Amino acid sequence: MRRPDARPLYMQVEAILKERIVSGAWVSGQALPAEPELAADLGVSAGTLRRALAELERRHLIERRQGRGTYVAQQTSERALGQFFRVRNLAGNPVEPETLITRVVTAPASEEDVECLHLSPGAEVHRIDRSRIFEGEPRIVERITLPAALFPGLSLPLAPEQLGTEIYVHYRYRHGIIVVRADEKLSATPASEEDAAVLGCAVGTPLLLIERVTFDAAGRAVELRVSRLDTRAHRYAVEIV
Amino acid sequence: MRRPDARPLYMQVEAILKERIVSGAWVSGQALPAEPELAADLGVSAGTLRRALAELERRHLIERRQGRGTYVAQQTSERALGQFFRVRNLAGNPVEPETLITRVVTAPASEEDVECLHLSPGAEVHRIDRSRIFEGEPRIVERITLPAALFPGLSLPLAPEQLGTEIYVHYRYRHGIIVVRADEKLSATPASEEDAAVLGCAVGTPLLLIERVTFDAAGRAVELRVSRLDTRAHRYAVEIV
DNA sequence: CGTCTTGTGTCTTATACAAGACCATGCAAA
DNA sequence: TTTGCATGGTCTTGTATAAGACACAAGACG
Repeated sequence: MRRPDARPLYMQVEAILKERIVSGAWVSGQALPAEPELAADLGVSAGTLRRALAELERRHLIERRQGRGTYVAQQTSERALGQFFRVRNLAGNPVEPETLITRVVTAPASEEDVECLHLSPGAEVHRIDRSRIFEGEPRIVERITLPAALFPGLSLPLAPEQLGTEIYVHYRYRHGIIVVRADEKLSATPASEEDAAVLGCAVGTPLLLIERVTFDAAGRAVELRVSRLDTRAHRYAVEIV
Repeated sequence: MRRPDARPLYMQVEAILKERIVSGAWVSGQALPAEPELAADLGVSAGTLRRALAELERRHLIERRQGRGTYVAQQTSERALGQFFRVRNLAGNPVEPETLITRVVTAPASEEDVECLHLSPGAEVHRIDRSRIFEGEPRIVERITLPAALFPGLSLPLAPEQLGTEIYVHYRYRHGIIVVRADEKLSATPASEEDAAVLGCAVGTPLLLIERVTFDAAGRAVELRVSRLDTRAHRYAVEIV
């Protein structure tokens, strides 16, 4: 096997398969060809292909089921919540948030937006202000900032049947953006008057401030999200390994 | 190959190797036998052994270096900081903390200790109060709680040459405890008078409260740590994948 | 100071069988 | 006839083996 590319073969295979998913050549939910067939197509052994598939599965780009086949992963609310939503109640159990969108505007990017999302100065962004509600109580206020270039004609889940749908599902199916990773920076901040009004707490109550930058499968920064979490009845959970 | 054990062979091999490390049969820094030799010893193929080794490396129990060999991982301050210390400055760079121990006592476990560390009521614990200092400024106050049964005759890094040594290094080399995982719960809390005195902030300043339970390679809860981080100049960083 | 040799982990291939899922067939019961 | 279900065939991924080429590190040797 010729290897003008310096990377190991299994990494090249992984990149090829990832490209097929990112480009939309293989759509969400679609079954991949069976391993022997795909390996023959790519001109590699089954073992090499399997190593590439294992890595793609680890990154949640595909799902494999013994006896059935390998499928391009689907983005669902359950998965988005399980993977990216780290809020737990005091018993340590996951909570199911409702969402209330309060404002959507399109505006020029701020300096912070330009830096975090690697935009060119003067680019436009969409801003979504919303609150998240656990068991009837508003517990998070947040602002989501999206590069307008990546989300043309931004459509949001506003219809009743979509209210329970996580926004990352919309990124995927409306805009073709596959969210795979996020960096978060956490700090503590006092509640502003607006925070206090929404969250029903005193002004100055310590809130957990979460600054998230989200990346898609192609490695682009696609979302900046600043959240304020009322931690009177909830915690942000992290597992360190 | 007989398999009365239901688990796949590579998992059984992984468990055997882990046991050899946890029990001390293979000590920290020691080179493992070469792969073909070890595979023959265990009566498995090289491929099966390599799969087990890959998992142990992922959990930081061994280190592999092409051309040199495979070694039982050593616990160093650098590794403990890199793996478990998530504080960054505002530029996003890691900080190098100094440590000031203010108080060490042995006392009966509280209810919270019993629950978090899975102790029997009435068990004793060591408590270590300390502060952590970044670039000359105290930024964290924390209390570490350890089951006395696991840390008999607790020895702490008090000598001058040990001041830069992370406490997990001592757990490993003084008490044979290999820290591999931690669960953290984060919230925001106002600074108490004592917090404010140490951190040089106003009473009521929002602090990031970190409640950590640490686990060793055998799966035991071995440490409860409650930290308060002053986030005026630092952040707690998380990567979500 | 290069070069060779030896020992190590890494990559790739090939083959075989195990285990899970699905489906068509066909028999038995209603 | 229709329904229900057991059975076996066949497709899938998962596990385990073996063998060889390759890349890297360290020490020996000229």
